[in-house]
Amino acid sequence: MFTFLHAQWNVIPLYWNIVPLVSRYGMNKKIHGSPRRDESLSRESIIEAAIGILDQDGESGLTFRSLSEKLATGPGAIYWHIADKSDLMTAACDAIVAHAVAALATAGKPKESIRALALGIFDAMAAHPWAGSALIRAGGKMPIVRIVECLGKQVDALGVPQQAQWVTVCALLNYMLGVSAQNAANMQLARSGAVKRADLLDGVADAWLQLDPASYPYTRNMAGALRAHDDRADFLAGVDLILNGIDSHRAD
Amino acid sequence: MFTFLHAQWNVIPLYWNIVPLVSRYGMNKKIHGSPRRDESLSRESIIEAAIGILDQDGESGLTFRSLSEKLATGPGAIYWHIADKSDLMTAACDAIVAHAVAALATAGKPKESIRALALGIFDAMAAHPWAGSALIRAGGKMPIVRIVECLGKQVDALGVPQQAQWVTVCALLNYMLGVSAQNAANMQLARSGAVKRADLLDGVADAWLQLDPASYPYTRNMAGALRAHDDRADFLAGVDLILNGIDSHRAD
DNA sequence: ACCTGAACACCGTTCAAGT
DNA sequence: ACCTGAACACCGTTCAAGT
Repeated sequence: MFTFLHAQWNVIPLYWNIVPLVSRYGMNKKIHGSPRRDESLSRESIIEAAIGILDQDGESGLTFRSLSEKLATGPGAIYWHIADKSDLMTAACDAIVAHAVAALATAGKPKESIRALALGIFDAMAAHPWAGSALIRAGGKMPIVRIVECLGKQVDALGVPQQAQWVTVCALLNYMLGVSAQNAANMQLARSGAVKRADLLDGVADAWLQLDPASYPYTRNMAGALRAHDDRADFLAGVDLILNGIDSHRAD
Repeated sequence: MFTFLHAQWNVIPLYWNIVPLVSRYGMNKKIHGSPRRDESLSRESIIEAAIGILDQDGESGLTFRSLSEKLATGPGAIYWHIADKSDLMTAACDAIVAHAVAALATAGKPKESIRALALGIFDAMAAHPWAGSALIRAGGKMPIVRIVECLGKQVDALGVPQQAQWVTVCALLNYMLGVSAQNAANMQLARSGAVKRADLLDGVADAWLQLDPASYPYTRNMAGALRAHDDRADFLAGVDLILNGIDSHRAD
């Protein structure tokens, strides 16, 4: 019964598919006057457009209205291809992660491969900060799966025993997610405050220096390092710290 | 000039402070009939009420309208004490972090202290998932400072050389933030889907098992561990991995 | 099937007006 | 100073109606 009703959609109202495209613009309108798209919507084209908006205007710039405007359609049309905003963000994030993982060299020593993956993800999230916050909300969906698969392979090649692989992969993954999400949050803070990232960092360092010396000696002591640090180098140093930990754990 | 105008507020319209409180309810209303608060608003009472809503209804339950209703006032009144929603979330998060840090033992070996801090934060974020996502958006504000100070002290006591302390503290902090934020995201997913966390995990594990065996062998292999794992134990194992890495780094 | 766009049920934030 | 609540400028999402 349901199948029958469903099939009707494929059989009966096909007429609009035969009518020439030009008629969709109306007889009284200029053919190229209105900004209608002439290719039909697809999940891929929607995600591509979403990434364009996210890169240009940040996370707050992407709304179903701005997206539908860019696609020359109505907000409701998007829902035929995308479940909701969370689905949209995860799919956009996955495109970034898939691209980063695909660019990785296939050969190489396990440790070098893990370092390369970590840097690849770091650079991708630095170039698309919105993807960092999307990644941490992606649950166990595709973007996470791609990273887990790559980490799992290298951790196995590293000789980590089967029962310890899960914990090892999780440690690396969680560290990478933490850095990505925090960088994303900082980028968004800098964007909304209309200041450069360096100025934002200077502001935080200044605030740290004004803390009570008796209560926060160590934080005050690290304010200089905060101001001068290199995100990318520090990120890699953290990865190495975990990799060293894996070595010494195996040596037990 | 500005000072003079400003001072007027303290001098001239004091009359309403002398009028008995009861008159604020109006002569024709029952004194206890309307749900008005009889204590004036304060930043602390607002944050306390916000935490109550966040714990009960989650992050999506906290709006300036629901908060002002709980405080028996209007939405605009809150803005006299709180800058904006980001300020509110950071302040609520800081109350949770401050409480967790205060509960820590003051003595003990550095490694044990780091483990205790990490577990304290983990447990606090598990009890208040909204605080995990707030923490990662807190920039270098108070909740982060509290954790950095505690980590810095213990890393120093551990004998990590001055120039390596920043990187070491960052690695531990980023790992903790990553776990907290991801747990928070999972909790929110479970809440919005109206399913228990265990069912959510089962669903992800099932999805992993249905991946293409040729493309995702390692992820499929870890689906069992995902289903059976213990969040808290795995979190601590990750902390130990980093602590081991610090040891072997010092040994170089 | 796929698209349209108005409508619904919300948000965070502001601000003239009160006390 | 501090509070009130209507108003502003948005959101994500739904859905009857079109083709």
